[in-house]
Amino acid sequence: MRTFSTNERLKSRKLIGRLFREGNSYIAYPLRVVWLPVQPDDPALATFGEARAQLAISVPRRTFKTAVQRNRLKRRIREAYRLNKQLFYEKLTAADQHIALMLVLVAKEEVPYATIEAGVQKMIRKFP
RNA sequence: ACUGUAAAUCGCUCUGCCGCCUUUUUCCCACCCCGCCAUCGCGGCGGGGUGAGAUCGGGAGGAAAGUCCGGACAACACAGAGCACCGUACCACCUAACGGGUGGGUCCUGGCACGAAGGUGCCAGGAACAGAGAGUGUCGCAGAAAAUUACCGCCCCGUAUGGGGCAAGGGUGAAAACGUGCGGUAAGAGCGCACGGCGUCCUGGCGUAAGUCGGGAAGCGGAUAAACCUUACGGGUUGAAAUGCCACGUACACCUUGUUUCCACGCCCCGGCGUGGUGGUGUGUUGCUCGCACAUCGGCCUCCGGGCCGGCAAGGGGGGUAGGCAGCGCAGAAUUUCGCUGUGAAGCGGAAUCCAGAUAAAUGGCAGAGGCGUGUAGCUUCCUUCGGGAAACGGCGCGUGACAGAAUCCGGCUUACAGAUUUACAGUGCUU
RNA sequence: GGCUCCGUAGCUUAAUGGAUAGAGCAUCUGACUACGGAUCAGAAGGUUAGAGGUUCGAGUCCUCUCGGAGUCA
Repeated sequence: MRTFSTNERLKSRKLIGRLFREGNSYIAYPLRVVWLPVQPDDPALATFGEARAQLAISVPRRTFKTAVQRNRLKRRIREAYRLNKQLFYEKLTAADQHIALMLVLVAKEEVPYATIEAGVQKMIRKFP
């Protein structure tokens, strides 16, 4: 299922706030990964549906001035996640875990798609 | 032909695979509600709603940007008046409206032509272009003086250094009291005259008007209004995070201000109550003043000044939530196109079309082909001062651009922009 | 998506439209000291965020651009 539909997007303002306060993080260049396990009794879990993880993508405005640049990079990250998430889902299903996930771009200049895809694959390998 | 400037138009196309957003296209499945039929029961038909899926369509810009103006739309406010504040500023027209646009006028700058010259005409570009003759202020340094001025100077009288007249020449400055010439005079000066310049007033022609071409009168004492200001016109405030509804959730806990004076009349248990008026306090009315509207209540104590408690009005501060629906793309100041009217902005009429709606925010990723641009082998032709240069064809490589991403919607303005095309103007070269 | 405001030396700031933009701290050089600090003397450092306009003259007035900050249900 190489999809990326509404219930796979992290949209709850509240959950994002908790993610940055309480979440764990690690670096998989050119990405910084912030993640937080969602407990089974959490009401936000209802929005997940069949999804194992909800993802949000962030590209800092400070380094990328124009909206065109930021949109392009966010699209590349989303595409790379969509094409590579299957292995990630297998890992999560094995552990019976739901998580909230944020990918933040830390590169200082525009990176091509191949680099981002490598970063996403690395992120999935390094995930505990 | 090339280069530059200005204006206008465009600002990559196609195919395959995998994805994203969207719906009153159609279909299918599940659940819920209503009606009818059938009934022991299972059920069948029709309509509506919700959710998931399939399918057919649609899916960023000329600036989507900056948020500089103007509207639509919405909420709140509003008996009204004055002042303040803000904005606009040659005239007419266009427009829903505008600080936008179109046309015209005036002035300035540059070029060309004509003329002895003052100047006139044509072309191109520019102008926040009302008023400095309503008032106030300011004008550093220099200079005698920066707005009713006299340093050097010129002239007359006296002759010693004084008294008086003048503003031509010199000098300072961004700016020095209409310009040139002649007369005039002691010397001079619009003091007079000729020609010219400048506005003001009266007046005639043309023009809707700004204005322009004449005639006459009295004149000529700087600049600055993107200094205060004057005049005319316009402006209620806030903006989709507005606003309405649903769901979840919390704290009427705390602090501050106000809660009243006098007069008249009536009642009675004779110091209280009621009614009316007046002022005070608080709040609202964009700011201020007037005016208007609302609140100004009850209890207890008292040394009769007032104090305390509750309620009410308003403000401060704090706590909770931060999910959904509507607003929101809607047949309209709509888009495309044709015709007519108008110098033009634009208007009127006909035909066709319905054309993005996301919300941590869709319109993408990979591969291939074409076109375009660019680099470099090669080859052909032409020119040659034999160093080389130009053009066409073409294998291979690279890039596909620049500025830039809708967020309620329109009309403008401004700013950014690789490249392509067209038109106009200017320059250079070649040919005739 | 709006609204409001700010920009002067490395930092904090001053300047009524008037000459070459003035201070303090920091920096550098010299003096003092055995050395350092403190102190004294001197120097350097400004496209007044950028561009255009008004004016004789602009940090100041006006317009546009750039950068930054605050605020809202």
